[in-house]
Amino acid sequence: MSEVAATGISVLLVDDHPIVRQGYRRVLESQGDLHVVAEADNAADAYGAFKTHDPDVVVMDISMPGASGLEAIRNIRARNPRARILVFTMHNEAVLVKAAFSAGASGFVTKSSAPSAVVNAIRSIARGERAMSDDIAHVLAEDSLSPAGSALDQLGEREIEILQQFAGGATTEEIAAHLNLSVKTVQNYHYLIKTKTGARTDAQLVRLAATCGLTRI
Amino acid sequence: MSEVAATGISVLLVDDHPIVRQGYRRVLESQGDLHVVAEADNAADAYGAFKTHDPDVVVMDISMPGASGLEAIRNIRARNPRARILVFTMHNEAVLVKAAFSAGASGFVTKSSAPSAVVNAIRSIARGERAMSDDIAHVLAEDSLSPAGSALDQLGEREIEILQQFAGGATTEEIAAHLNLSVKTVQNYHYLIKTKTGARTDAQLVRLAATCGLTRI
DNA sequence: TCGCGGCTCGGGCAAATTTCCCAGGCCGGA
DNA sequence: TCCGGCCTGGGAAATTTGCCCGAGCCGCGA
Repeated sequence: MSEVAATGISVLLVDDHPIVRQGYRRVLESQGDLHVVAEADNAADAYGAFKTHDPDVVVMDISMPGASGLEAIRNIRARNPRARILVFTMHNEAVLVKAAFSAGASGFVTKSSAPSAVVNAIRSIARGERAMSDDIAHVLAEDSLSPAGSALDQLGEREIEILQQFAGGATTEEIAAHLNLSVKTVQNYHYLIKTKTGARTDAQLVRLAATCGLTRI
Repeated sequence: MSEVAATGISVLLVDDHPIVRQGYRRVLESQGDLHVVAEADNAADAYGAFKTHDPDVVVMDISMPGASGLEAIRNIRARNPRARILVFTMHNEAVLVKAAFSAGASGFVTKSSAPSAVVNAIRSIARGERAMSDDIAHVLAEDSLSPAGSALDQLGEREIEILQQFAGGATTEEIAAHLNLSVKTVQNYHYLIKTKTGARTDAQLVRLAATCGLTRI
């Protein structure tokens, strides 16, 4: 803590778009107390960079090609349970937010937030607090009030993850490779997700994922 | 042109994420010759800002909530056919690229490109040239070489019809019943459509149909 | 007029996937 | 401790896919 106060907050930036990273870096560093010590454009590199740099805060977009961002969060937290991770993404679906927090994230800010929201969130979670942007708070609030819940609420973390990749166009083999699962397990999840959500067709599954904000079309 | 050379290149930035815009602005303005004269976070505002500021180049993410980015391109070009628009997005599908150019875009750069690629593209299209990032060039090259291409324009009427129903969530049996076909024929069409479009997954098929306006989600 | 090519429609058959059902391990709560 | 949930995968039958095939229809150019 005292170290943080003395030297500012070191940040690891994870996003798959170089220019976006470049922009974040400039925005954060113009604050004075925030220092981007490393960048990564995928989950594996993010884990590697975390090990080498041990940053105070990881700012991560969880919608990356290849391995899942949630998986990256779990990996980082497994190595260091005190790691602070701020999810910073365009998605604002309650299930995703819940999944991120239960995977070990300390904060969740959408990209439609004002720049100051991100900066404040970084400072908050560096102090060990939890942080989220206003729109996320509203989404969670709405979600907790609705008794029925979205069709996706009955899905577990893993199921959400697999649905997201599937709806994004990944094949069963690709998903298995990304998540280090057997093809058989992914097939079983595929089936389970369909029965749980009531989708009778892959196309219906994609539409569901899209309307719930799990994937962009 | 001489005006441009004297005062640099004025840019209108269109993206629905404030922080992303903020980042772009800093990246572009650090170049010296690029000046962001206005920003917009949706298609309607983009059109308004274009009318007021008449920028040399519009840098636009076409995946925005609400009105379509393609529609915005058409509107701007309808007002001023000499408008230069650079599409700057995370998508890299051939159909989208073609659609953007035929809507009147002058360039197409993905967010996974290096920052210099965006800057160079802006300068190129300000000179009246066409520009695209390397990955987009590859996507288009692949697309033009594949015997069937990957867009929907080579699908027959029946194929379009079946794709539409399929993407809408109908099962094979339902489609067969609707169109008075045997299940086998629908299956064959399904397969044919996949090979013609290059989709390796039903999910990719749905996304394709959606981006081409064949179905709404 | 004839042939050519494209679209439509479906059969066939091996290979792959989906659909269920089941089980063990793990973990958190009663 | 036991129960229930999630995660992980095996097994086997049912279904679909991948790819090849032929037939009928229609327009178009020689």
